Amino acid sequence: MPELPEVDAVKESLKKQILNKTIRQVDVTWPSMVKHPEDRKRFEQMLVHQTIQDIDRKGKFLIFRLDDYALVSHLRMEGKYFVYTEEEPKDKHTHVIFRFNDGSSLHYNDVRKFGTMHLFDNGREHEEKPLSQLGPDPVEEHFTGEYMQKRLQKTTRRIKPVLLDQSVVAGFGNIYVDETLYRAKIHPERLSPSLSEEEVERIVAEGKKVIREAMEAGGSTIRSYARSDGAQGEFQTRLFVYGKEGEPCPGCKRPIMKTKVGGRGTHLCYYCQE
DNA sequence: GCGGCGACCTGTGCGC
DNA sequence: TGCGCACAGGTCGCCG
Repeated sequence: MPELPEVDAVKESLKKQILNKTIRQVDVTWPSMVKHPEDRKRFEQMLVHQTIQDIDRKGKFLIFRLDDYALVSHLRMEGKYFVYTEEEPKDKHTHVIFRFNDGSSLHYNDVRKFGTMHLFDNGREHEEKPLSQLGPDPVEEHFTGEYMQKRLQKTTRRIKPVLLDQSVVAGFGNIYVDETLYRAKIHPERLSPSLSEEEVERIVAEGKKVIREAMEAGGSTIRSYARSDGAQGEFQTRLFVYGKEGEPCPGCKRPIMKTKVGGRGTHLCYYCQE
């Protein structure tokens, strides 16, 4: 999936395409992706006659702001949105279709069916799971060295799983955590309490930079991720370690290694990251 | 509270 | 060419 920068690119692209459109009909063909309300018929009915007023993002979640409701969408690993101006046959991996009054439509496509949708009354979305659980965005001012120090003091976990924990900071996924720790020269298995103030500052600063640069580049495009306008992110050309197993480390020229940390594939340079 | 694992799904790429 | 297997960007829930 799309991590924060990819979701942001999707948000911007969708805003250009579907803002102010009014929903005529919704078809859910994979009911278990709708988590709230539990009844998919009710979900479909609630959305009829609603106009897309705005589209927001919090962490990796997209929030479609409608007249009366907020639709919270998570793309998980491979979710994609496609906008069609005319009637378009349903792809075998399309699971939700939003048809608009003007004949255009928005298709949610997800090969692995991991994506989720929640529909809440306007204003309730931040009080309910999943949004209520999220920590600050890495690009928010609230994400500071001081904040991270506090969070890291409370735990004995290793730094990588902590950065992946969306209740600590919302938006890092496997790719950008590996990139951040490489740039900050920190080993992903370092225990949180062992990190010095200066090291935590470095992680926060590099993390913000990685995410900002990736947002400016429109995200990284790995295998299946696509923006709804078909454009592709450029950031993958600037990855230092993710997917670079065996290639020389840009710093010391020794090979980038791949290992597992907390069950997740992890790329690093054993010499440059301590 | 923590790590580890399976579950949720399908597709791809590899070795044989 | 075909088969079986490991693995994939995320998250949740269960277990010890």
